[in-house]
Amino acid sequence: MLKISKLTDYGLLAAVYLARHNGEVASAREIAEFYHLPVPMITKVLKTLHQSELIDSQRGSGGGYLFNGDAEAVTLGQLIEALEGPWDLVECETTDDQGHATCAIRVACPSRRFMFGINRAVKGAFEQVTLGDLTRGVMPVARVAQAAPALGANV
Amino acid sequence: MLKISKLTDYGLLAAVYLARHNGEVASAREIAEFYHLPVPMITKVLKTLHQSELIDSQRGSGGGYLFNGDAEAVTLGQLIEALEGPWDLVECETTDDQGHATCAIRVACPSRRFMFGINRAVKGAFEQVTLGDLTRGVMPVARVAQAAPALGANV
DNA sequence: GACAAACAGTACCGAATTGGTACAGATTGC
DNA sequence: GCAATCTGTACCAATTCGGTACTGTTTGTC
Repeated sequence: MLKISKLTDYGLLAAVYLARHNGEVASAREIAEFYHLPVPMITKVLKTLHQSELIDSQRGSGGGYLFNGDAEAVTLGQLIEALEGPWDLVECETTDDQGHATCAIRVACPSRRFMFGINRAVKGAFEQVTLGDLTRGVMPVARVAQAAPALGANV
Repeated sequence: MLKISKLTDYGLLAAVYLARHNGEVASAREIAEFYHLPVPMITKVLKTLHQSELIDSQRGSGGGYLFNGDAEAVTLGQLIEALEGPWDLVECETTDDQGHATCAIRVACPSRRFMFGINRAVKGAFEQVTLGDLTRGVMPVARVAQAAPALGANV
């Protein structure tokens, strides 16, 4: 199915919450209650975001998570990559541990070069949106529009 | 996971094959053998494409499927919609049988208006690519670049 | 008219993924 | 010492995915 998982969705919401409270410590429980979502789910994505060094954490009583950087320097692409793991629209471009392509339909590759372009266009669009944009709740139309040409060069 | 299913992938390949042999009848077996894919899989996607009236079929001996239209008039968006069914990057915008939103995190909606924009940008990109483009194996960079602004207006 | 080739429809199955829960630590403030 | 909170791991039910099987129905050919 062509959609982001709920976990990723929750992660984006959590990131937005922290970015809106920039520099303030917020517990997983606080964020979960704000969105009416199960606490274990939120803790899971917060841990993931922290492991990717996108947010900071403070352990112990009174601790929690916080975003303490420049929201304009974090892209939607980074967030999704952290939450979803490495991904590609089609298997063709994914590689295994040894860096070899995992694609099973090699013979078809000439028939589907176009998918590489689509893949990069979508990723590029995600790279043009910052956490700051998400926090403001709007999509920067102009910037997304400018995304594709730069990517096209790589096709 | 953020990727198109293999079935959809196969469907695109089959559509490309038929478009390249415009007007000629090709059996499911022929296409499956060309791509080295299981015949039942290919028949499944061909049936789907036919039900969506994107390709024609001829039953009986010597029959098969054929594409007999203008490849430039069929978009990647149409193909994916036919193969994948109605889809949205996030649940927020999907609706059930009665047309009601199925989103469970309504309280968060103000926090995620941006996703609507992303959703439409991706769909819009798919709409700007035609089956003809796929057949030629390249992505039309310029046209995809122009996709986003038109969509932004709807956000 | 029999037969074979090919589409049409449906049902099924194992494996992977998803969404969610549970629990035993480790760390810190009071 | 205790409570609050993060950390890590394991587990489970439900769904989806990828693939197979089987029973029609249609049509061309001999």
